[in-house]
Amino acid sequence: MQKASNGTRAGSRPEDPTGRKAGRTVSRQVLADHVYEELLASLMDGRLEPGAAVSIDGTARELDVSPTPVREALARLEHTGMVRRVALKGYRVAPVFTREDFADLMEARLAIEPVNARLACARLNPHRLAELEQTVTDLKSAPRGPSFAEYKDYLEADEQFHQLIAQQTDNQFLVGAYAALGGQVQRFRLFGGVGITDAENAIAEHQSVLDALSSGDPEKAEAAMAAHIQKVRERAMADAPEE
Amino acid sequence: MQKASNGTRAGSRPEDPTGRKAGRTVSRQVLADHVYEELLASLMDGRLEPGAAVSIDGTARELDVSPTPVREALARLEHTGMVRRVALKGYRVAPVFTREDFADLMEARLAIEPVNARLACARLNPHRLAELEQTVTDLKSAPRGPSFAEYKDYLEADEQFHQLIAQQTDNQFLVGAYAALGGQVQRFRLFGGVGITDAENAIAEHQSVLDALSSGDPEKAEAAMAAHIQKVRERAMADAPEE
DNA sequence: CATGATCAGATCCTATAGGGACGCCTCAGG
DNA sequence: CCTGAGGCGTCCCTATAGGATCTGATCATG
Repeated sequence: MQKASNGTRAGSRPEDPTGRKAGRTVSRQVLADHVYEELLASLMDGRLEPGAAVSIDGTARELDVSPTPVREALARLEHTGMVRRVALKGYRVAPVFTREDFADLMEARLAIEPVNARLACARLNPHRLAELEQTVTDLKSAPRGPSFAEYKDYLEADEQFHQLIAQQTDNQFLVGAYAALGGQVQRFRLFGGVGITDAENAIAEHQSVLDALSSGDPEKAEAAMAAHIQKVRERAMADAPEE
Repeated sequence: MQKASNGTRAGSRPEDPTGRKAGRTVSRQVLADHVYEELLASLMDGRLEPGAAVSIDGTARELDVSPTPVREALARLEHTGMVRRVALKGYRVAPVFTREDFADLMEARLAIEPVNARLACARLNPHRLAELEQTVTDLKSAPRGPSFAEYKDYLEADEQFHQLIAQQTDNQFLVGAYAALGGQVQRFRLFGGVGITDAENAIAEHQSVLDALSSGDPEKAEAAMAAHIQKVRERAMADAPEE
């Protein structure tokens, strides 16, 4: 127990910049922020599997903090839908998607993301275009192997592309709406049973969306994004018929 | 200080059903739930004004609980965008919308709500239709006076209508996406400077949406909702030109 | 008068204590 | 062998203590 050894640990955060990289005037973090990021990373890269219990006390011991910041971090996470809480029983990682859940998720993406693409197109500039091109380049060059660890970069580039488009709408509400979906999409990619069975097509679709955006025609961008998401849905539905 | 008088209060929750109405097997609540609802109600009905500080300790004293559940409730609320947190400085009620924020909000609503209407229409049934009709009836019969208190019911019926349509999509993600916007819409109705200057038109538009839904034509429902939101935007923009 | 240091109170943040509920394991009895 | 009661540990939940930090006022100085 390291905790017992150093008596009062309260507020002893002067030497704890939480390892933020390249911190330019890092807005000071509190422990709950650190715990939140740690849990989120565990959820997004598969270390925490659906259905697993997330014990408050256990997480606190693991991260060597007290339960109070862990409670705060979990309260924030609950709102993302990635963990669920049952009063007096604790938190669990949200269960795996059913086929219906996935259909719902795609329905929601179809409502939001094409609009994002249209607005992002209208507000595009060279710098932003370069950012988007980078993610597509990353997607193409990411290694794709059979195990999860081997296509982690691929999934991250995929997510990054969609997230960037949301940010480029300059609309905080659309960013928020996409963020709520993006985490779920990523989790489904990991646990939904569908691998990257058809990465070539997916890459081609991303390229099409990028081309449509750079063409400057918002309608084309909207249509390209809608087509992409529909294709994603079709591929996933075909991969995991389940019945 | 009531707290000092009853010694340990921990776990003394057997006699605290938190007053949930018509509790059918009320899933047990914890204090954080109660605090959350209390704060949310204060935000939604205007008792907490934009920019006001929400002190953790102060709220705890006011509600006669310890700061721990208050921290948890505020962590959840932060994710709704209605309060903002600055590390080591505390929480504040999110500031009043600017004209640009409002435009963004309407842009986001235009992406989501027409789709909600289309899907709700496809999944409509007599019971659901009756629910919708009730909210329109409430809207028509709600008193509308000059002061806030006098059109509180009007605003609630308005919000209820849109929320019901979101729920009737049977899509948890769209419900969540709308919920994130609905709170902001309601807050803008209270503090955005626009009153109910043109309630007759707004009521007529709700009726149009309802008619389109009951016609059974999803495309008509989608169009009616889009038209309604655009009109709302136009009215608000005209009311508060600001420049 | 303007400006900057100093101090006190309020507030945030984290750790810790302790009560109640639940699950598991053990063990005695049928 | 099977079953049920009791003990024990774990976990959730809330309260409280106390260090760290911020804010606003006071006061001294240029």
